[in-house]
Amino acid sequence: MTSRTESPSVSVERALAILEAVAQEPDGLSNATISRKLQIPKSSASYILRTLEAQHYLNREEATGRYRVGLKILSLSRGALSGLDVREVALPIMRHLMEKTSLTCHLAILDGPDAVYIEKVEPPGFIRMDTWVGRRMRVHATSVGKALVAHIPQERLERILSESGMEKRTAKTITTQPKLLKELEKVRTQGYAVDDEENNIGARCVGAPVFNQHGQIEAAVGLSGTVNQVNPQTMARIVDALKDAARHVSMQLGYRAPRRNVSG
Amino acid sequence: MTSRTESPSVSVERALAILEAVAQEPDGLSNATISRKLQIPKSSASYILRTLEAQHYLNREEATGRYRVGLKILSLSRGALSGLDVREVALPIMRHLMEKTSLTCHLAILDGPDAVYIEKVEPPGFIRMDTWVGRRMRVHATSVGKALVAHIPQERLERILSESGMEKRTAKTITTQPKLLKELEKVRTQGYAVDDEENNIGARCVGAPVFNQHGQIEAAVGLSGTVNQVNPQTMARIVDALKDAARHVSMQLGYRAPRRNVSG
DNA sequence: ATCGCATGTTCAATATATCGAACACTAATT
DNA sequence: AATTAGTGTTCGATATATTGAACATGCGAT
Repeated sequence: MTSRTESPSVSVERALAILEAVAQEPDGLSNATISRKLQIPKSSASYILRTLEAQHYLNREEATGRYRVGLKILSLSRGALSGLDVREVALPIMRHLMEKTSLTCHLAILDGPDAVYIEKVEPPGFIRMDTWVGRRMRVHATSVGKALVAHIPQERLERILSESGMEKRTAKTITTQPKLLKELEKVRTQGYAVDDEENNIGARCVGAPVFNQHGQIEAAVGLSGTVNQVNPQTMARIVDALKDAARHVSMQLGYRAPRRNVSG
Repeated sequence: MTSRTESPSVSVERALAILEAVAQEPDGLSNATISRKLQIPKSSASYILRTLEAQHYLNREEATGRYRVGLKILSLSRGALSGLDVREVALPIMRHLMEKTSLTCHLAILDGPDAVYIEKVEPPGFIRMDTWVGRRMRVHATSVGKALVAHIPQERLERILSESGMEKRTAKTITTQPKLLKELEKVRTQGYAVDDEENNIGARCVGAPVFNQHGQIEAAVGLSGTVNQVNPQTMARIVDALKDAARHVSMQLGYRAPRRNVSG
């Protein structure tokens, strides 16, 4: 006598969970591991896995019997990004910003409780950020995350935090709500957010908000570099370029800058 | 009395088919359209769609009720590409090649009957190729496709062609097997393949094979541009740079060039 | 405004996927 | 070499998703 409408498609849920689990493991996963991890009877897992393989969403390694994500997943990625016009608008501006700063440039939007990268522009050279289009980041520990949630209603922020918590990523991570709220206040007045090794040791990032024609937050532009690249000397120039770029994107989206005490 | 093992998970198959269908439509798809297109009873589709939405693989537009692919799909993309070491090796070389030629550079591998882009490096500027990492291309109409299938056993090629046919993409598309075989012979002797508006009017591409340490075809590097960019005058320089780059990648994969009549 | 048409959701019977046990197989251990 | 532990697959009973019909809702046309 459990509630009837619990989940109308257990196998689909499981299939998706399997895809996620396998995608996280670079070396793939075996049937047994999957069924243990996800608490699926191995016989059931076996059937689902074969279906996923038949549809080419998973590939099975002959030798080890392990499953890996197939390339078919990628053909879906286009659909996920199409319709995000911020992305198209922002790309050339991000390129310019990358060239100006020689830093990795990201565009992120809020999706559920996470900040998700929807575009990435890398500088030439050997320093690589371990990020990719589609990567999800916690909002409390990243510059783009802060830039995004600094401009949403507090009630939505609280839902996000209660859902995903404030994991301590490094020693510098902000892990309490009062501190984060204070930080977000600063983000709003300054017009940009900083992540000073709060998500990854050795990485320092800055992020600025992008608004749409209705004045709502739409995305955030971010610059990421090592602590050497983004240091007290270079910071001012970097932040200026970043804010410029973010403003530029906002304007192209139809955003009209709010009245400031500029023209005295 | 149908064979029992026909398909052990119809709902999973359907869910995947739905994802694919929705991903192809930039404006999303409604329940009714989906059930018509995929011949799924609308009630069944309704349940599956709600499951996909609950797992954030699809988002439902409040206003229209249409479903679009969610960003969660993207988090899986990483897993699909990890483990492809060609990609890592090739990227810097592709960057260099792009700068040298100012053309869009692709890396593609054979996956089932298709050539799939697994890396893309774009030149600055306004000309954009409608391609993306994950995009699947027919082998008979693209330069990377030809470069790939020119170095597989003929029996495998025949399986590919019987599976996916030789669709006439433009007036110049090669649509018969004898002609393709002759073309592939040329690809092998020349060391590169050409797509002269065979896939898209106005686009001319060249592709060269990448071999691994066992001497097997592993990937193909491609350069794509407009017919103006890739013309008889520029062709020689472009092909030289391309072949150089492909050789370079092969060597980094441990490929030792086969004995040629070089040292007389 | 009223009518038709199309859409999405709910329900209960039925066709179907699911799961534990048993099996076959491999790899590592004694 | 024999034993053990682990893996993946098959099978049939059973619990479950599926489906057509019915219902409710929204939209455009007359």
